[in-house]
Amino acid sequence: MARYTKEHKQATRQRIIERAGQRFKQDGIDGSGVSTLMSDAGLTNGAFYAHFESKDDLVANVVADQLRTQVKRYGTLRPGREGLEDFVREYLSPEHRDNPGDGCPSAALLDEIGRCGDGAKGAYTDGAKAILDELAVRLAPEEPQSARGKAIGLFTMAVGTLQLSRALSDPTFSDEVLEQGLRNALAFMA
Amino acid sequence: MARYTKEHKQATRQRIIERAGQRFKQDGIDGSGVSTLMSDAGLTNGAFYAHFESKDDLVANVVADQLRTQVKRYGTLRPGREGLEDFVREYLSPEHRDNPGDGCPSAALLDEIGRCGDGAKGAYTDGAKAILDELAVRLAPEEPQSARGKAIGLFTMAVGTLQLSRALSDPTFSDEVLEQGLRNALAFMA
DNA sequence: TGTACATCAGTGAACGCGCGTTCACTGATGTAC
DNA sequence: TGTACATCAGTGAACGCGCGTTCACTGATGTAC
Repeated sequence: MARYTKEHKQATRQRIIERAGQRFKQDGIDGSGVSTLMSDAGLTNGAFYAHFESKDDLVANVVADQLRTQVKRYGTLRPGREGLEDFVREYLSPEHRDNPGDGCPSAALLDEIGRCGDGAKGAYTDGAKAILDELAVRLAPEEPQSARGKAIGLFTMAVGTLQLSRALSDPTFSDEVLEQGLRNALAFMA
Repeated sequence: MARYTKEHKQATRQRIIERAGQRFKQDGIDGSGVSTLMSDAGLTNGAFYAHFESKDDLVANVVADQLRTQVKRYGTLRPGREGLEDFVREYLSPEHRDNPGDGCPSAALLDEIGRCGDGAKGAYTDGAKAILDELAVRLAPEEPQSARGKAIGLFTMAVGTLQLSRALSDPTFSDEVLEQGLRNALAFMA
């Protein structure tokens, strides 16, 4: 046995993945260099390839981790539709809009993921399935199958609304989009 | 008067802007280099700075041009709500999903625009206002003011649906999202 | 009509820089004896 | 108990490459005389 325990390297890897998630959501995937990502994790660039095969490999792992985190978040909410309403209110808030690094990976990265390779898209696909299942169960616990369409509508509207609010340079307009988007989402859920 | 007419340089500039729009929507803004953009327009890299101050300057012009084109498209539709329905069907189609270069700039670039500078975001803001106005008039010609919220909902849901369908590596799942998204959008309009 | 000159859109090589990736090395530790 | 050795996470300099940007130059044209 050498200096480090098995857990140590795993923990470092996980730290890289989590910090990279924040950085990607803030500056984009293309906009975040490996050296920056490593120094975010308190390391130097050279150590990167002891943890990942390539940047693409990291991206796939980050996407999987980010969506897993999103799904876990649902577990901490009030049960059923009320919890979902709480979540939507938080989601379509100025705080979320103004802090993409700590926010939803779909809102921050969805179109960039669409241009990624199979690794990242595969990871996103699995995560999206889990999220939509969770939404469907909460929208209609008795028949989640038929609520799937509604889950897709709620998800896409929420993601689109947050993205739009972030792209607007006029704060009043951005706030209006967020407020109207929230009204739309709550009405759509009902 | 020199070799070239005034129109010649303007036409070249416009060609650069339009080709760059396609390229950006396909490969992302960060993913498209100035040399590539210029050779797309049939020119060499050096000529770029005779037309634009910087890449940021080009980006702002491309965003403005792309949204202007989107607004013009509405003018070619059947009048009123029917035209809008035609548009939504075309928008949420596999053809649009599979050809981002010729498609909606919001679906391809919205989260990247959110990370751009004031120039691009300002151009996007103006364009988004015009699009939402157009949508609101078509949704409720008699009182577009109150239809603004619905316009925001329809727009964000359509953009989010197309983005989601592009990020999924599973074709069946992607088709399902598109079909359900279309049903959602048509129901939301009603 | 013919020639010298001014114009200017476009060329293509070069700038410094940061990218993703590689690699020889370090140094703290556990193990062997 | 003390010392030589093996392990391996992490270091930091270097690789070739493409980025955004600059600049001296070209060459086709219209103008002046």
